[in-house]
Amino acid sequence: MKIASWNINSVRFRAAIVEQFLKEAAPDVLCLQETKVVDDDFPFELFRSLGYDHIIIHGQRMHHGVAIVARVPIAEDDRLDWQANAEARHVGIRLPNGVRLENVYIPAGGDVPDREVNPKFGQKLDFLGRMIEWSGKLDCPTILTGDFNIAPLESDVWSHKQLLDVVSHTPIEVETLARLQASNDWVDLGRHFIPAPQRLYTWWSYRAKDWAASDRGRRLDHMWATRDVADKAVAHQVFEPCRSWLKPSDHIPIMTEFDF
Amino acid sequence: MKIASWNINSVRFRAAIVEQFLKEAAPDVLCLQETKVVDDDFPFELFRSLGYDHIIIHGQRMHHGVAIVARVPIAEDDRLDWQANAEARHVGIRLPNGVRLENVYIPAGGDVPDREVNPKFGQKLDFLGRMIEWSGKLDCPTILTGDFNIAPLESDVWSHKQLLDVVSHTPIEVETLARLQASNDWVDLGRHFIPAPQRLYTWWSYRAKDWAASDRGRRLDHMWATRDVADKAVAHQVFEPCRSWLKPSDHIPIMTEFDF
DNA sequence: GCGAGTCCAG
DNA sequence: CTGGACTCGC
Repeated sequence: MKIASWNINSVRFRAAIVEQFLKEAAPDVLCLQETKVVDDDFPFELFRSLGYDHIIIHGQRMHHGVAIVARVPIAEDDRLDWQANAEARHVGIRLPNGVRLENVYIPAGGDVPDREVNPKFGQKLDFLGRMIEWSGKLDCPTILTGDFNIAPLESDVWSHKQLLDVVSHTPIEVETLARLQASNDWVDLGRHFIPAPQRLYTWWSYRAKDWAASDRGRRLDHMWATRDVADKAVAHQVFEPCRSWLKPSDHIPIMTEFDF
Repeated sequence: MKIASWNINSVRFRAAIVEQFLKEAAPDVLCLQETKVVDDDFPFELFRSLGYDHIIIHGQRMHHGVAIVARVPIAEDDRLDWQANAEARHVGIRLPNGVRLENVYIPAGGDVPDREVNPKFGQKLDFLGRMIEWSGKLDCPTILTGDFNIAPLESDVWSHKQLLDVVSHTPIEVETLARLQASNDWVDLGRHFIPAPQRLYTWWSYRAKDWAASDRGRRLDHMWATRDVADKAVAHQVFEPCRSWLKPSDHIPIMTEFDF
């Protein structure tokens, strides 16, 4: 079974590249973040016409929004609102074999890495805190994936030094993410298959004139698994060419293949 | 010589259909209204690449804006601001044979046809008043064309009765336009070639589900000429198919062929 | 409805 | 730089 994750930055605006990705990579399950669409307007037909008949969505009006589409039966498990602020940042399902799949869109955290002057940064750290509590109590085989908006390792960013004070790579975020990882002994599948210090990015800003030439990337998207599930992982890849497709998302998809 | 006029509703957004029209109709001169672009951002290359090397523009930041593009040499004559409000609603040139060509975009006039409650309606009537003064003093062969935003005749609208109180077909506008026409004995070339009561429209609202099926059109675009020039007119046509092209303007082009 | 502006978030 | 919401004018 192949499980993918992609911050799509508006699922309606990305019909063409989603279709191309599903045809080329053929994941069994795709977790989407930043769908930016209310449930009523979700492009169900797009996915059904490609064989992804099982669709679990958690959308909202303008920002955020997550979804899971699958060509295998999936059962909705929960849609958590850890901060009780009605932001659609999580949806969880159960795969046919009983493994849980948790799709999450962690807040970006604004510009200034200071919770005093920038409440969004505080919200991000608080969100991680709530996730840590939740994660510590999980007690079954689980995959946790999505846009975490944190690039923890030096080789997860184009310049460790220049990004130390940039939200997504600050020490406090990296520490907090480490606590989340430790809370359930999560295996970072990206780095399991492509170990540091190899370059591994999943996001490049729209603002760069030529994203590939400057290559100022960051690894913001992740797929983690509990040890029992990680033992079944046989391959992991990131789809860098998607960043060059017409009307691209600023994120690329990631995908892990499991032997189940 | 073939002279056309078209309210293009954003010249930048219409590159494809402008190109198609210029190739199919091959006017020598095209007057544009509602270019919606400042002079610096005008798409010069689009027109030059199609052989329209002579470009006279009078643009502004957001609304309005007029332009004349030609494949024959044209000399800028004037850019009038009758109401001294810096709205770009006129540009005049001189054709190679000395005939003047005046391209005008008369204000739409807002929703309510009452100068007390709707200042825009007053502005429209005032604009016409200034044009009447100007027109009366013209003393050489002239073509006056553009989006007049008035459909004067019963057969210029889909329903005379239903539009009597709708801005563009109210008696006060029709009278005022008649005074403009009388001010220099202008010949209405559209009706010269396609006499009333034949149906003749140049505009259909975007709001109709199926513009062609409901056919609630109005003749808002006109080409007038002084009698000496009108005597040289050999054909006039409106290009209704353009309203069905991809990403259409709500107006269609009109074109008169002259024997000079 | 449709374009262009503005603002916000990324 | 990008997408979506909003406001405005036609």
